[in-house]
Amino acid sequence: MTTQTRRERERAQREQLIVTAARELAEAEGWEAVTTRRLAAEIEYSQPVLYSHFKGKGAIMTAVAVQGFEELAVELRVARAAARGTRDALAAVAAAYTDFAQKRPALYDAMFTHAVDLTFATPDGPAYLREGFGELLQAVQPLAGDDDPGILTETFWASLHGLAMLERSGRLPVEAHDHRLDLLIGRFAPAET
Amino acid sequence: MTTQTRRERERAQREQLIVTAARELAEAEGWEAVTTRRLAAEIEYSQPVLYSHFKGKGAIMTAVAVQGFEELAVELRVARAAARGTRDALAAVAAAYTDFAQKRPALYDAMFTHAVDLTFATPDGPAYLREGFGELLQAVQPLAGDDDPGILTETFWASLHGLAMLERSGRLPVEAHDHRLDLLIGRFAPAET
DNA sequence: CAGATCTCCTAGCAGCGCTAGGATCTAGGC
DNA sequence: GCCTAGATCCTAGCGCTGCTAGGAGATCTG
Repeated sequence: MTTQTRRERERAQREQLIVTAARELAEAEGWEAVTTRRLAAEIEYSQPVLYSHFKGKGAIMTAVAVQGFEELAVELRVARAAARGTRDALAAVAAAYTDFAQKRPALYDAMFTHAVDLTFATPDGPAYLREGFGELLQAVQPLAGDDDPGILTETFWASLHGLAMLERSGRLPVEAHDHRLDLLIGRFAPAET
Repeated sequence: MTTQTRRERERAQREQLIVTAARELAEAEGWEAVTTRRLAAEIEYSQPVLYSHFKGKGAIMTAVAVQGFEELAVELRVARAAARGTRDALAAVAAAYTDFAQKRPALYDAMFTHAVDLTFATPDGPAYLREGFGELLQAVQPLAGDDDPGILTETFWASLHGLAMLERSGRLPVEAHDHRLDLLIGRFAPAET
């Protein structure tokens, strides 16, 4: 029995090793550099070992994305907790979100442009998916007025996502990022609240 | 001389044929189905012919994207021209933009997620790139108040882009799209202007 | 110690973007 | 009208991709 638990433990460790290697490789050289051969070399095993842990390359990216969702939720929570007023909270959460996207572009890509097999926007979805959205929701809710807080949060989220994507791809110059964020916050939290 | 002009004309036609085939194939089956072999078969030539017209597959996608920018600019212009008030104009332009993204997802992808070798946000950029942004700018400008109209337009554009992307990938349910757009318009054009 | 099981690697498949080299067809000079 | 020069286009192939079949080897069980 002990030998089996040891094997399971070792298997779990190796699985984590794969995810970590994939993430680091992606963040260092982009997802296009993450090939199954390269990844196998990195963990010092042969290619087929990857497929004994994951269904395919996409599943590995999904596993990385899940890590990202957990970390993003934490960062949003920290940012919101440190804020004082209502407008401050929204600004803090927004800044934390776009910072995350800018500083971990590969991770953000795995979460929001690849890995579509994750279910979003469902009340019974995985916790790590709901937590991050919940932080946004709590920041937006006080500013909703008569509007549906959920839909408004989705809209705000989309704005942040759009900013992150367009700035990341060079379609919008990053220099004006703070300025754009400021204007966005101004539209969602107009008064000095 | 006539034979040479005939050749040039035929060459230009074939180049257009390639772009059209790539676009139709992408819109029918997605960009992952657009391979150089498949494309060559579609235009009934061999693979290397593609490379006598374009530097590579990326250049073909860029050519498709350029077509997209021209068409998007037209649709935004039409939408804005048909609108009456200030708020109406913003709503019309926003709806036209997201409609474009939803109805031509492959084209939109070529424009805004692939084909990064196009220069954005430069005053001396190609006309087709500036026109679409110009339409947005003219719709946003009257609502800028003390804020920088250019930056505000960029922010609004990012919001539309984010909505389009998240709804397209299934991360936000499409059903509430109109609702989200309504809330977004409400934040950028608050009063009944 | 023998046999069953489980782990892992070598080798290979089909497809990808892209390119070198030669065949074929056309155009112009005598 | 032929014959050479040049443009046009295709066949074949390179190195890469994600993924998988099959067997070798180590490990655990009786």
